[in-house]
Amino acid sequence: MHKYIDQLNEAQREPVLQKDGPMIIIAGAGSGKTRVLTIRIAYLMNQGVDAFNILSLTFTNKAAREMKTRISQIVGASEAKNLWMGTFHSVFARILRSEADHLGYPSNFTIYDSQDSLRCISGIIKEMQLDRDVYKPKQVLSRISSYKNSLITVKAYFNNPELQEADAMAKKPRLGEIYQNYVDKCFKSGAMDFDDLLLKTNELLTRFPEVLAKYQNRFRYILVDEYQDTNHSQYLIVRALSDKFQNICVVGDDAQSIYAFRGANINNILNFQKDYEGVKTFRLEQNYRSTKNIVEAANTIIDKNKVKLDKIVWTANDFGPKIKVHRSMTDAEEGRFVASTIFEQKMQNQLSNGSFAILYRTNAQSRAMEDALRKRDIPYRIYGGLSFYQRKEIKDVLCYLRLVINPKDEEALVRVINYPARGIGDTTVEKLTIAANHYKRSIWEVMQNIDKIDLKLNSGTKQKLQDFVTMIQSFQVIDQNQDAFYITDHVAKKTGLVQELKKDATPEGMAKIQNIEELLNGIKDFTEGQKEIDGARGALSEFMEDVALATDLDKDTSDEDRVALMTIHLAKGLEFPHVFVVGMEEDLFPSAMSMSTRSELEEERRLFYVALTRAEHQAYLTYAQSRYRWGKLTDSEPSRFIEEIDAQYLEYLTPAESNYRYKPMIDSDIFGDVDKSKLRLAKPANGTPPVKYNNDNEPKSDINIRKLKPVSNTATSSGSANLFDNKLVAGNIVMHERFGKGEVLNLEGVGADKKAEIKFEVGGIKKLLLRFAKLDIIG
DNA sequence: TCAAGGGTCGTTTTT
DNA sequence: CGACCCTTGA
Repeated sequence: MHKYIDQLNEAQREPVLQKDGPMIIIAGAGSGKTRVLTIRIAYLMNQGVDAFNILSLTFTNKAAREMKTRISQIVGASEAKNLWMGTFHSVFARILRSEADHLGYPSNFTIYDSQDSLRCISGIIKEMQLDRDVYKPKQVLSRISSYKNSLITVKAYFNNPELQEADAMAKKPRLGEIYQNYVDKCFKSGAMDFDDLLLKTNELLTRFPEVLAKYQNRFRYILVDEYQDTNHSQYLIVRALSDKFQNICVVGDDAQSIYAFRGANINNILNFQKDYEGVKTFRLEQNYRSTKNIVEAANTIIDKNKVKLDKIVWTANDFGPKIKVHRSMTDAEEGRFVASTIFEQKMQNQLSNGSFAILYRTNAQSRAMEDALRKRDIPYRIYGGLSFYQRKEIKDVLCYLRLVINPKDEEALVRVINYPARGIGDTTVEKLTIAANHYKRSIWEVMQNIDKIDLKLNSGTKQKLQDFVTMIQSFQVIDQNQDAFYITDHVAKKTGLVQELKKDATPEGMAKIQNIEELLNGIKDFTEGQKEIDGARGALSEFMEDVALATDLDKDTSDEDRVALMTIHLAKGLEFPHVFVVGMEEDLFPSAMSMSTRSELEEERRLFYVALTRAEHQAYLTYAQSRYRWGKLTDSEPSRFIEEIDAQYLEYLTPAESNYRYKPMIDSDIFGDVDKSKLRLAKPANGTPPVKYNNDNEPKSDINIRKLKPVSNTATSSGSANLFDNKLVAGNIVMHERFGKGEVLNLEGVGADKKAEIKFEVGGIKKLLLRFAKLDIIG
């Protein structure tokens, strides 16, 4: 054990050795926080804490698995296997299954993915005969989702006139009813959506004190990674569980908070010190991942944000090459540049495909990259987007399997009841739905009693329904005795799914069959793996539990050497020697949807920070002057983020003068031969955001603005001179905690924005925000 | 009941 | 451009 602890630097060692009590680790990008977490858990166990009493919440299943593997290597697999490790969603889904009866749910409840939720809501809107243009399913869903994440249940909603009024103002007075119907329908279907997994956990812990006590006693030590990305619901769960022992260790980096759009609350990390008594704060500031150029460039970016914790990331690594900036005419050309650069680099430096990543803001951008890589025969893999499990042909199989486990699952049922076509059309399904609503039962239950209810169905249709029921029931019988692979294979054949696909001889059709084969292979692997664990027989239900919460990132692809393509969001936590951040254009990155408030823009900037800090050695920023959007060629200009980086860190591969942001005032030829350059106007000054249309009249939350108040750092600045007044003048000699002695050259800005330019004896000239810098005036 | 064709609208980002 | 919905005609 000591061998591992000795490998850590001092800043890393301290939090590892801090066994008890509440603590927060503020960990800069690439500072080795996973290592710290891993060794801390191993150390806890080494100190006699039972693995069974440790709960570790990570952001992805993959991260959990990797950590568990590493811990196994230190303490041994048999010790490590009892650790509770996983995402919030997967850990609490597991707990909810075993406690489901408290909430009136079956333990085999289905987990709806967002697609299921959306279809369900669409269905409800249709049933209620509401105007789809007013009640846009997507908007409605996101509204409901944010209610759930704030723990606003249907009941709470109807007790809150303000919310109802807000929705009424937004011309959606019946939103509450939709919410009600949605929740009812999920319950009848024995289904929970993603948000429910957290909401119901809260319900469980609040309504049943004995359950809370049980898990409080079990989870004596709780660790939460990526704490900056927790939402209110998750926050409350952590608080409740840690309340008894207060052995709570959260790790995070406010600079990498990029999930506000789905309810993450950056205040959870900013306010952690207030939530517990005697919080110990640790900082990991040394970056081991990237070159100086990258680390320092990233620092200049994040400096532009107002909301942040006191932290200076630095590195002892080499300077490395500068960040390369490239402009191209179109998105296709951008793709060609990226592909050929990868090609050349690979040749020149004998690099693997896996040392390259292409990161983008939106999934739609992957296409141009794919085309270019394919032309160059460079193997790649796209992460995210439509995940494997969401592809139509896969989802169809999975929906049959879902029905085997939980036939009340209505989304699965309506999806496959007539696919492949078996003569049960919309009209019939509609009749069934009406009956189901009427009897407050699921469609499945209506179908089982089809003879007792008069649905005005002709006998042929009735028979077809009966056949369908019999088929699913026969699957259920098989499922009793066989493993997941057997039943899936059987289902794929007996339902006619494979046959249906074989009709389609196009390449796409062939690919679909291959995908189903891949699914079967995956299931085969799974069942074999499960059978090695005692007590598991590789049953379908075991497999399905994993599938609902599995993401693309979770797939093990270590044996493949491919260039990685993914969104920046997905790249968080990963690292690559060479990183291309493509589509560095205004309205794309930062996104046009995120420029209306300061906090939105700051989140985009943090996203850029995340993108850049993925790179170990070389980063490229590329942009195109025009690109296809919605099938139309659209002009674009370079992202403001490029020029936010201090120029000393950049190398322009394309002539710099072409980077001027001039835009034709009128983009047409109506001026004939007139020299257009005379008609060009400079872009308005930076910082004038375009008007954002808010056509649904939803109150654009002011809350965002309030979040922006700078957080003071009284806890860490004690002993430093108070530099908010004007004590500091140019010429002062100061002492900095890390950079040592230096001379103040210049001061700029006022109040909280006041900065000093300081020439340090070691490390050169730096600009520091006085609000954060820990300085003592010594002369 | 079903397939083909036209029209609409959208894109952030994900567990 | 492409996903998705609705209409239409068989």
